[in-house]
Amino acid sequence: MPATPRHTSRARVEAKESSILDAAERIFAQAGFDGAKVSDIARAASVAEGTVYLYYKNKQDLLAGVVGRFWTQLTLGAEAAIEPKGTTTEQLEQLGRYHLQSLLNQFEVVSLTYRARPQQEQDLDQVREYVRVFDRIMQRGVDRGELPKDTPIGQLRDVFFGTLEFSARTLKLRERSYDHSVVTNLLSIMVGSTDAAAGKPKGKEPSNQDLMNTLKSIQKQLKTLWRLIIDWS
Amino acid sequence: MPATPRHTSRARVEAKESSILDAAERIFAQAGFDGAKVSDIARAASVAEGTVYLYYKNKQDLLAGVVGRFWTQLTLGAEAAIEPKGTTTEQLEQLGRYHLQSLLNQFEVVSLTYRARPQQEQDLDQVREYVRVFDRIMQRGVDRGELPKDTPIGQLRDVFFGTLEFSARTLKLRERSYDHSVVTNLLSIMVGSTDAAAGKPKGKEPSNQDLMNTLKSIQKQLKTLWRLIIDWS
DNA sequence: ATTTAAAATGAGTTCGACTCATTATACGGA
DNA sequence: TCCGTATAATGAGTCGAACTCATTTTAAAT
Repeated sequence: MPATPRHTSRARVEAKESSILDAAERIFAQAGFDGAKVSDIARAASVAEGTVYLYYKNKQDLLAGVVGRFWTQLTLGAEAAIEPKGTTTEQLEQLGRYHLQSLLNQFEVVSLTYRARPQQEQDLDQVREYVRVFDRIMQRGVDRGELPKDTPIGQLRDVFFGTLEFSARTLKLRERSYDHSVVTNLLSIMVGSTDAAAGKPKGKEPSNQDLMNTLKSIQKQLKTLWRLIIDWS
Repeated sequence: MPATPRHTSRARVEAKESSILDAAERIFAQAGFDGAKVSDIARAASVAEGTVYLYYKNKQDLLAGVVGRFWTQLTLGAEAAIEPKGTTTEQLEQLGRYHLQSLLNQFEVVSLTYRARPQQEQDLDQVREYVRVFDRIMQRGVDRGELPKDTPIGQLRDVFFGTLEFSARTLKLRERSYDHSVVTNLLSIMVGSTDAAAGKPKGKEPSNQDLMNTLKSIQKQLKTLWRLIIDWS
């Protein structure tokens, strides 16, 4: 059986491929896609420039490798971060937390994602795979009866990831760090849970206006609930 | 008064600058940032390649010009699309409609926005200007008492633009066209019922705190109702 | 009509992505 | 252990597009 030599050889090849990816990720994150020179990446990986092109068709393809691996790892991390026995809300909160934190901690690599889908091309497979973690949580919630059967998972997915992505950008712009209330508020909006978003006005007597607003908020919840149950297309 | 010649000269210069921007927008939208050659843009604008560099420091700067002008025009369009006398919810719906439609109709140019903020740099001024349209609507809503005084405008802004941006991407990916329900559902999640003009003046026998307690109890009932419905399925 | 300043030109330079002829390495058989 | 062959690696050289700048053209002022 010639498996052993082939195996070691293959392992060696994969080690090299991985070390190129490591170097590329470092340089890309540091200098951005345009600022990174392939020759720099090659030097950082201790290979010749031409060698890079044995593993990746071109610079774009190399970027796709880096970004793809990143999202694959993110998917694994997300799945690990989720308590399998938790309620849907708990799981969503865990995913939201993990997602926002990852976006912030690895902002440079995440930003590279945009460069990896050149011109309105399809999303990266790995990104779609990642997004399915959300879908699975929601589907489980529906199956377990924690969510309405006709929950518009697709639309909520856009709200979930869209909001978190935009929030991450905003936080980064304002140079603020992770803020758990972003996730909490988002979930309270999405799922309609009442206790999460409630402010804590202590000592102040609520005005009639405050009451009116609370009333409207309840109307909102009712309408949302109604829609969710009855007639959401 | 030497204004006239100077004025015509200036007008001529601006016309040329604008025609370069027109050409650049066309070529960029068609071929993407990397695919677009400055020489092509110059030819399309009927100037020499060097002339482009008299008006814009480099290709990046030219892109910033294109994208900046786009968002400025979008701001004007948004303001025109909003009925000044409408309720907050109506105005939000108008903005949401306009925003989503613009994202979809001019997807290519919008995508270029990402390329115009090279490396975690600050957002474009024009984009921030655009976003303020939302802030103004919300602030007016608070001032008119249609929204709670402590409305987290910043967070809702992230929800609003984040969701619409993500939805636009999703729609484009699935090759679907504008879908008004996206906006409607988003608003029902964000603000709630469309008939926001509920009654205002009432007699006030019980203390506000009493009312508040009653309202919160209603919220709890809602939650129970929610569970009830869940158990049904 | 002449001078002078401003605007425009495009051939030439630069630099980095990518190629490919050459060299080094790994592996199987004698 | 040595040789032959296939596979992997190399880096000098090619190619092309962004950008420059010496020169020319155009416009304004006198």
